[in-house]
Parts: sequence; structure tokens; C-alpha cells
Amino acid sequence: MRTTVQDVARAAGVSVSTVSRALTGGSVSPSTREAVMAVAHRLGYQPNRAARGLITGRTGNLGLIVPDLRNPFFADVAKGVTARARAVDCGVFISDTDEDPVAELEAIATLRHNTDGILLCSPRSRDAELLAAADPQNTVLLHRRVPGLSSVVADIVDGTRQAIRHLRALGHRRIAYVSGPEDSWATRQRLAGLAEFGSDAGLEILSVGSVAPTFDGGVLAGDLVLAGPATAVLAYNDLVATGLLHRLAARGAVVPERMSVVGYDDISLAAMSHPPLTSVAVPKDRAGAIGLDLLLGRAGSMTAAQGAEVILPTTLVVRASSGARH
Amino acid sequence: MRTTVQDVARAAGVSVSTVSRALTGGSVSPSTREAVMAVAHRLGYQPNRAARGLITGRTGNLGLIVPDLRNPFFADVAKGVTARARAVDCGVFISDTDEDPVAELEAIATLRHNTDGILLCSPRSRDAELLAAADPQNTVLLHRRVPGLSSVVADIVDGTRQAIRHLRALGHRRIAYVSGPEDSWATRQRLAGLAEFGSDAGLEILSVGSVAPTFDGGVLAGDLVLAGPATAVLAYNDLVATGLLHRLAARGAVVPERMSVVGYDDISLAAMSHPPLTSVAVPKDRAGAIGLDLLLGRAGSMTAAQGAEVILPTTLVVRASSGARH
DNA sequence: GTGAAAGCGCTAACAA
DNA sequence: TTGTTAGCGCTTTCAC
Repeated sequence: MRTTVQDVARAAGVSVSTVSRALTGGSVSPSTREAVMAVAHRLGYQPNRAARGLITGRTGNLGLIVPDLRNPFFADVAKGVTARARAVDCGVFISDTDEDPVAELEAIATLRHNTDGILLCSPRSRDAELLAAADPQNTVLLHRRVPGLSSVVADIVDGTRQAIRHLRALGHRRIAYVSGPEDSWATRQRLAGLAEFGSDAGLEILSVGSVAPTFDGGVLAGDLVLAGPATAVLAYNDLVATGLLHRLAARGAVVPERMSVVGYDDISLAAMSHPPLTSVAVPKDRAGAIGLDLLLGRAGSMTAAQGAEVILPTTLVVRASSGARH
Repeated sequence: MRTTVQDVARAAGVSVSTVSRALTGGSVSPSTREAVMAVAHRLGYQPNRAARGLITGRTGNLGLIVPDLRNPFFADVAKGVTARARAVDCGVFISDTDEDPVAELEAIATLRHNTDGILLCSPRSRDAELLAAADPQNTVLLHRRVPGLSSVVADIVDGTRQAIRHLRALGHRRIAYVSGPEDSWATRQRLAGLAEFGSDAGLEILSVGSVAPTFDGGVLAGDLVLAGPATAVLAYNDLVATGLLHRLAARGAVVPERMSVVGYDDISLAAMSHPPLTSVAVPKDRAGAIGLDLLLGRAGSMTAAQGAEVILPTTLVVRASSGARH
């Protein structure tokens, strides 16, 4: 049997309430506290979080919901969350919904009752669904914004701006854009960033349509891009950019001489691609960590309950896949 | 306030125990069960797992400890665990120890008291430490074997055999091997596989030493391999193989014409490398799922408490990075 | 400053 | 089949 407060109380010759106070920081005489702590340590006492949660109403745990842990983007987010959680001694339930919206809603329903809060990565669900399922008081959206819910997002519009300016500075005048899922918030943000250059006389943004935000989507996009007059391409994300790189190589189009390629997100893959990929870096792990702080009321004056909207800066990381126009 | 069994009981006009029975599968009349279920659903009732766990002694949750979620290998393992967990309605605490052995022991200590069991990925800790910290009754080791603890591992010896035979069939006679962390179980297994070919007269296995099991480790290994007479190389894992591929490309050594490369683990990166990587596929997600079943006593007759040792088959996936000797 | 007792939400005896 | 009751381990009034 596990050691309980009872055991510690008996061994220390005090009451259970004194043990509880000594361990949780109530008002106890210093000598008593010390004695209790010593006994607790000697007995290897670990408080039962469930029992504590039952009475305090706080579980000390929170939930993280992601569409796919295999996607390096979400793995990075999860890493940021777990790292911060470890620092503040908070448990993290992770739910991988496998891109299934139904599983996502189920996860929200379960976790909202069994945790102190939910960090939600939901690129695809509709605003209304999210608003219906989530509790605004203790839900923080990661990398997506929905009015009425707290969120931590990256400044995608500015990231797009940096990418296009970079390519323009390299002499590119016709830049293809490979879009992602049409209904997603991230897609809309990217397009908003591109729209800024609509009035730029010397520049043409050529949309080659939407593809799946995957390696295969990028392979598909490769041919579409080569069919046009573009000398550079901005991809929806690094997975797409990597597929693009492959297809270009297979078609004999040398990067960056024939075509410059810029990705999005700066996942670890970007540095390992061939050639290494120029990419708009998004602070994925930091977003996770800040989201957690918001949930726990540790983010300075901001809390999730107040409907905080945090925007994190993006940075263009220049590698070998982008170069001067030939 | 959340709805409780009390609320459901009142609304359904029955006692709390009837509600409990109706919801957990006790003996209740079909009509009552149906009525209770309907009311529970209407009220959006979600049982408080903490309260349930307090009395049943089972939390319905388990813990997964990994060194690094960013590593695709462990992301795959986590995916397997969470997918199976979702199917059996079980929560998963994930703890990313960031390769820190101290954090790992802390995670074990916390989770063993707050979950029904622990799935542990610990490539580096020493056997004795693990045996001291873990409870053999409800701990399952993933991708590592320690006498006295249950484990789910891949047949690495056979995987190595397949890789070497593949290269030999392609005409290679001098095969370099890039080793990983010297003290790890996985490293020893790979070496055991290679040892089988020690007496093969027409074959020479050239060890080029140990490197970090990362992309950078592979870059480093590239030069070491090129300095020798080998025409093919087997890398510790796919991350190393990818770094190798990069360095070989940078040095002008065409793969597979000048050098065949075979990796290990078949992470998603393998299919996206340039050229796509031949790799020994390890059933990462299946291992996670089976580990979970072992913990929950759902794996047929086997349970973690009995010290089960499951060995999963490996398969060589041939892609473009390996070819006939020139 | 300390102890006794109530009770968080739930399940499992035990009665009926 | 159903209801009543005790109690899981803990924190928190409320007395003292």
C-alpha cells in the first residue's frame, strides 16, 4: 500500500491536517514543518494528486491536443509545452487526434473536465465548432485565432512579407505561391501577407493553387510551378517545400539556380533538406510554453480567462535554397 | 458547477448507485440503463476520473516517457501509444525528459504514483538505475531490454542481418558501419547482428567508430567513411544516414554509384531524403501500442506484471540510396 | 499553532 | 434490480 497522509501523521506524531499544512504551505510552526517534511521524505511520501484535485478543484494537469505528433511542427509545439510543464511541475495529457475532427471534439470534451485547461492545435475545425466545444475560460488556441478564445499565434503576415522581400531583393519578379488547405486560418493569413504586394508594380505573385500540406503535396506542386514563368516559389510549409525540392531535382531543375524555394515554419527538416531550405521560422515551442503560462495564470498580467491574444514574431532563416535570379 | 452523478440521479429519478452501475456496466435493467444514459447525455455528464480513480485504485491514465519528442523515432512511438490509448479510452501523460537522466528518474517517480503504468523509452540510462526507479509490475520498456522488466523491442539483430545481406547481394564486399552511443542497448544489438558476418570470408565489416545519433553525427561520419575502402555503409540510424548523405553529396560522392547507404529505423525522413534512403524498418508505433496493451492486460495472456518480453520483426525497406557496386 | 471533522465525486459493499 | 451507506486520500473549515 502507498504511504498516505495518515501514515506520515502517525509517524510524525501529529494530525493529518498538520501534515497537510506543513506540506502545502499552511501556517505551521517551523519546527513542526521541518519534522513533518523529514518524515514524509523518509517514508517516500508522494501526495495523491487525484485526491488533492478532488478537493481543491485543480488537477495540476493540462491537456494538449494536436492533429498529428508525427508532424514535426506539432512535435515542436509539444516539446515547448512539456518543457515548460516540467518546470512548473504540471502534468500534460497529450491527445493526438490523427487529423480527425470528431476525435478532436471528443478529446476536448474529455480533457476539459479532467484538466485545469486545454492547449488546442486545431488548424482545420471551424470556428463555430471550436466555440461550441471549448470553454473560453481555460482553453488556449495555438497557432490559430478564433474570436472569443485566447490564442498564441505567430505573425504570419510579417513572415510572408519578409519572405517576399527577400526574394524580391534577390532579383525575382515572378514568384509562385503554393497554397495549403483552403479553409484554414493559416492559409488566410499567408494570403493576407501576400496581398500587401498586390500593388507592387514590379512584382507578380502567381498562385499555383492549393495542395495537401505534405511532402506529397509538394511533389505535386513541383510540376505546377515548373509549368509557369516563376523563378522562385514560396511554399505553404516546409513539408510542401521539401516535396517541391524533390520534384524539382527529379525534373532536373537546379535549386536555387533555376528556381529559388522558400518554406514556412522552419521545422528541423529544413536544415536537413537538399539543399538546406530557406524558411520563415515560427516560434513553435515558445508558443506552446506561453500558452501554458496563459492557462496557469503565470503569464504576467495576462490569463487565458481574459481572452488574451499573443502574437509572436517570425524570422526568415536564409539557407541555400534561395539565391539570386539567373 | 459541473454535473455530477447526483445531478444525473436526481434528473433520472434514481439513486446515484444506479447511475454509476448504468454507466459502468453493472447489472441494471435495460430500460433504466437507457433512461440514465439519456439523461447523462442530455446533461453533458462526464465522470470525474479523479474521483473514480480514488476508489477503484485505477486512474485510467498511463505515462509515456521519451527522451525527445522532436526525434521522429519517438514521435512515432508516441503516435502508436496515443492511437491505441484513444481506442481503449485511456489518458496518456507524456513526459519529454530532454535527454536528461535526472528528469527521467523524476518523471518515473511522479508517474508511477499517478498512473496505472509507465511506458518508458530510455536508450541511455543504466540497467541498475532503471531497476531501482521503476516498478516491474507496471512498467514496460520500449525499444530496450533490461532483465527483470517487461519490454517491447524490435528484432534488431535480424534487421542488421537483412541489411548486410542486401548489400552483399548488391556486390559490396567492404561495408562500413557507423556506430552510435557506445553504452546503449541498441548499439550492442546492432553489433551482435554484425558479428554474425565476422566469419564470412568474402566480406569485410569496417567499423568507423561511434558518432552522436544525429544528423551532425552523420555529417561527421561522412568523411570517415570516404577515407576508407568501403563501397557501402550501414548507419546507426536514419538521422545519421541523412547526415551522411549530405556530406557525401557535398564531397561529390554520388549515392549509390560511389557509395551505397543504408539507415536504420525507417523514420518518415527516410522517404524524403535525397536520394530516398534504404532503411531497416522498425515497428515503432506498433511497439507503443503493444506496450500499452501489456500494461492494461489487454495483450492476450501476457501482462506487464509477468515480465513479458515481446520481440517485433524488422523489415528492410529498399529505396534508391543502395545499389549495385560499381 | 494544532486537531477533529466534514466532504470533494465516485464506486462497492451491503441491504432490501 | 435497486437504494443506502461507507470511504478512497486529501484539504479546509471550525473549534480550541
